[in-house]
Amino acid sequence: MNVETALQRLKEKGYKRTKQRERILEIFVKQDQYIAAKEILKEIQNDFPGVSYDTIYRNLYMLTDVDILEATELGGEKHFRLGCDTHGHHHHFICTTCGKTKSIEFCPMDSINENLSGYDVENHKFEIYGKCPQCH
Amino acid sequence: MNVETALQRLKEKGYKRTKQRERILEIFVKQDQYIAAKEILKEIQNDFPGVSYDTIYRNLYMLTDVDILEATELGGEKHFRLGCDTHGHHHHFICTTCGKTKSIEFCPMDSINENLSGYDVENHKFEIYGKCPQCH
DNA sequence: ATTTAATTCGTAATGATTATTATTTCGAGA
DNA sequence: TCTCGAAATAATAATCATTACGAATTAAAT
Repeated sequence: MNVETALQRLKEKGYKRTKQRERILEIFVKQDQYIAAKEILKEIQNDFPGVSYDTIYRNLYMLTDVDILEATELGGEKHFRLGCDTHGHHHHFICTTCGKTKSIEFCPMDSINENLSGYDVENHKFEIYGKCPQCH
Repeated sequence: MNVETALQRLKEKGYKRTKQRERILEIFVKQDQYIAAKEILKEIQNDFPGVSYDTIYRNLYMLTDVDILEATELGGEKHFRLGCDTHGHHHHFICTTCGKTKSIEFCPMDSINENLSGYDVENHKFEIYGKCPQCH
């Protein structure tokens, strides 16, 4: 996923192209890892000193809505990263030091053999936490 | 796990027996589901109008530390429930409406076959979210 | 009963997120 | 190109969960 493709998808959905959105997308394309909202804010303030959290959150949620980003919760903060529609559904190893991730292709829902009749499964979370080779 | 057993374990670890702690434990023993901090506060204020969040959180974290409770994050809020040391390690289906859980004996770490050499695995989370039969 | 450290209370601070309103900007159509 | 309305943003302020802190209280050991 590159910036232009993402902006194209936004356009199809009726969203406008703004400098701030471009910049947000650039950040995610450049860094392939989970990033907290405040990191995004800090980064963008280099170019747009006045950006507010409102802009950040509104865009992060919107981008998650249209499946350009995906979100998870790390240490009480929402983190976002580029959705990987290239790999399809998968999970992550998440480094608890630097936040970098490694894709886990294995999905427990494929192997699980548990009786869940009567239960309406909407979602699931499988994440492995630890230290990546660099932080180890 | 009943209240007395829990208080016994606390005593062994050097923690004092207080009315507030008893009351917190009672709540968890009575309701076998994930509960948010503010629910605990509300419940306890019936008996102790003056309890502060400080007391709630300090105790919830302490009880999680000594493995009497276990924690998860639901909708941006930390939720707690009695730990289930009877069954050993397992996971949960969590109802996103009422917080009730169903044990999942299957653990993905037993089936996973992914190359994680160089990575130091410390922990993992596997949870299934949805509606339980009652809330469905 | 005395002592002491643990615990609680009352309240204030923090930090992430959400909401509000006025202003600006994008981009479709004249 | 110009104009206009909708969408997006800036600049706050408000909210909500969580954490912090000093003073007062209390459990329990001696």
